[in-house]
Amino acid sequence: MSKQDRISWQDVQNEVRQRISQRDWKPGEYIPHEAELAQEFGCARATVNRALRGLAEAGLLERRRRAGTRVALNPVRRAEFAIPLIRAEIEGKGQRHTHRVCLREMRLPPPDVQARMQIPAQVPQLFVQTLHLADGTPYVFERRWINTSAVPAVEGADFVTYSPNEWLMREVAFDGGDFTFSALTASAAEAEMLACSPGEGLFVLDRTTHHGGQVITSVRLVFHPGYQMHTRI
Amino acid sequence: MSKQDRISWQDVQNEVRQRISQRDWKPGEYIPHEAELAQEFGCARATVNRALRGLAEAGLLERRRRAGTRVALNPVRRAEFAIPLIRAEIEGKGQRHTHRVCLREMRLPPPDVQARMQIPAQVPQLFVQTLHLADGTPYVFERRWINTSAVPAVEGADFVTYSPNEWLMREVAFDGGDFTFSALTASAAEAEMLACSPGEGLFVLDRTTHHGGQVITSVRLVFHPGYQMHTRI
DNA sequence: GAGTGGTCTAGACCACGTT
DNA sequence: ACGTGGTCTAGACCACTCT
Repeated sequence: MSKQDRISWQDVQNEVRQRISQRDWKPGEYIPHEAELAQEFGCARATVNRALRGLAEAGLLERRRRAGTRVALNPVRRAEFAIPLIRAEIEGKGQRHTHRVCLREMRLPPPDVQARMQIPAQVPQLFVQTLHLADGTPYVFERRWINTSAVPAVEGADFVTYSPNEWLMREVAFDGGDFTFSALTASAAEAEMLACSPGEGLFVLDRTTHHGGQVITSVRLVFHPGYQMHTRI
Repeated sequence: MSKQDRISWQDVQNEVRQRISQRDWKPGEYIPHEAELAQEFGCARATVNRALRGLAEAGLLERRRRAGTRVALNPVRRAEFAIPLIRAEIEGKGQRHTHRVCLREMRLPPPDVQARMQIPAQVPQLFVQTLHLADGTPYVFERRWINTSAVPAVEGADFVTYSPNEWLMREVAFDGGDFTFSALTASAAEAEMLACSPGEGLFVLDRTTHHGGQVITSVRLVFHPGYQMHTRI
């Protein structure tokens, strides 16, 4: 922001952010046009555009052609969170990651999984249960269905050196996914796997992964008690 | 993408996306320079830059000066989710939102809240408990601390027409927040508020909101059983 | 030191939707 | 109809880092 330097789009963005934050520009109000701001800041319109576009993506501004740009009424701010790779998440905490495949068999998926995976009924799929441990302590329990017609090579995988998650990441591409976060009450089986008491509230992530319109895999991750997912704006 | 049209940055982005998705460019591999791609696609380098920048932000590419651009090894893809305004979330489902303030008093925050709010000990803060209902059914139970020195005007608020959340959104600006998602086991009190059984697993969101380095409010939202948070890539 | 991405500019045209 | 944001171009310089 020093006098002799050029104005960067971040300078503009910060200034605008501050004006919104200090309510110089109030929620619902229109702010000056790009051209006007460009003149005020002494930079090109493209620079202003770059700055405002970012704020609009963050949900702070609403922009419409012809109408102009205004401060969002309710900052429906979007937060981002990183999709965790279990191994990376555990090692990122300085702990050692191990995993144990508890079950691996072809099995007929229950109706809800069939629906999620958009596969014909009566066709067995690969079902794998895996427990991930951090320094030997149960971390997350994973029940996974793999679409064997989409990933035929999976029949030869033993998931010993690579957990199912890692194996799939290495072997197959994907281009989309659905994520559902929720909570459940630990069943006896889950409590045993995660070494906690039955009835405890556990954090759950259901994820379905796609590639080219086909479902690759659908997995439920049940985390140990006390697990937290964090993010910030 | 037609012949006579100009190439848009989205055209470039889609093409690149596809090459990654089809593993023409494999994870870890370097892709051609911007200038090279610009030539291939017959567009300006800025257009290629715009396209690749987006993919890098999405976590699909890793870019470094001098080194170049390569396909991310583990697509540490980031997902976005919208921070829900309770009222909007409920009304978005076609249900009617009401709320009930169960408690409103000055109180000394427990140590963990004091720490989160970065406030001196021995200073009471405003504590509000609110139940939100969807079509009359308990939806989420909210226990909120409000920093009265940061928001002195709150002393005059009765939270009848506007819930604490909405009141704060209207009255005070904020510029940051921390979010923690987790699960808990319903206590007797929580079970009664949410009309569920004690011991049920419940989805929890803890949120602390800042403005100008000061903490405005810290709230715990405990959702009804079965609540899900959804997102997709 | 050199090569790559990051950014700025000035100008132009286009797409869209409001008035 | 027309004003606003959206985008593209061609060129330039800078910042960073080092397959």
